[in-house]
Amino acid sequence: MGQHSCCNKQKVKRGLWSPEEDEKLITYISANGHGNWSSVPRLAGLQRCGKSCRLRWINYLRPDLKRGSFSTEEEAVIIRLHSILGNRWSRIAKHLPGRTDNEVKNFWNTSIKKKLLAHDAVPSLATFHVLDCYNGTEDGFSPPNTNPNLVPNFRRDQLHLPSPLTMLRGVDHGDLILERNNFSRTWLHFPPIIPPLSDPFSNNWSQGYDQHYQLDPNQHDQNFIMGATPQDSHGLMNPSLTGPPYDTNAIPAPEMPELYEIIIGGVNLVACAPPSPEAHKPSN
DNA sequence: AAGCCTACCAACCGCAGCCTC
DNA sequence: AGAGGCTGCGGTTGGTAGGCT
Repeated sequence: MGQHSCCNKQKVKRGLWSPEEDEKLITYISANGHGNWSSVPRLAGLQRCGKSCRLRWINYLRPDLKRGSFSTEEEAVIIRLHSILGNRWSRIAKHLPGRTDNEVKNFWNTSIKKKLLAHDAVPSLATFHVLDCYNGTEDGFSPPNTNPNLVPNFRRDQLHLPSPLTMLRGVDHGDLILERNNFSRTWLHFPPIIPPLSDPFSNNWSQGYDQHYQLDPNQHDQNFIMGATPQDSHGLMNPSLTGPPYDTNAIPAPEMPELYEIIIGGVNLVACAPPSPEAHKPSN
């Protein structure tokens, strides 16, 4: 709990900014640019620390900021990107012109998170694991298994956010599709069905499999072509595992609502009919 | 009407990475 | 090489407004 290095030498004001302070900062930066933030308050005639000036400018005064509530499209983008990037708010915000990381973070914490928790009844598919849907890019998208939210867990008292199924569909969209390896088909591998520890007899939990896809709970290794590399079903926690050759018995992934459709679109997951496997055969 | 509760969001804090010397 | 400063990031806090009892 100390002062910022840029604030050591001067007494600085804290708390909410007054309109006069805003005006001074806007005037100064408009005329000179921010340059070195630590010198901005002195040059702009403000009793603030540089860090505070920077934050105020970035989060509130910048002319290119889009104010107002988030649109449904923006919400969808946030949910999708969060499923891949985790709490990397600045990265997520870069995909939302006019929005700041702080804004995205606040929106997530106050709105989306609650909706996700409210949809906790959505079957947890967090026991799935995906490899090789990411190959490393300069934009720095992390492999899904680096997102703490994606770490497989079997406890329902933890927040399990987007299911990997919806995440996989996520990487098939928009800018993320560019991250895919051209010659590495991604596969989704269904591990043995294991009910959550705290609710081992829950019928709801298994609806995602049983009612939609009529999968046999006793049958392991039920694969869906989706874009992920196949993987040993016992290797859930081991990201270093390499998968066996492609499963020739794999069946196509059924159309599932994306997470954001479930959360913000009121899509009823249970109402999704299982598609015909014929309709999803790979085209090539 | 008053007090309490909750949601929202601006701002702060500490840390880590980068850059410069 | 490493020390110090700057910047950016993510987590957290605190003030305020609006709703509820």
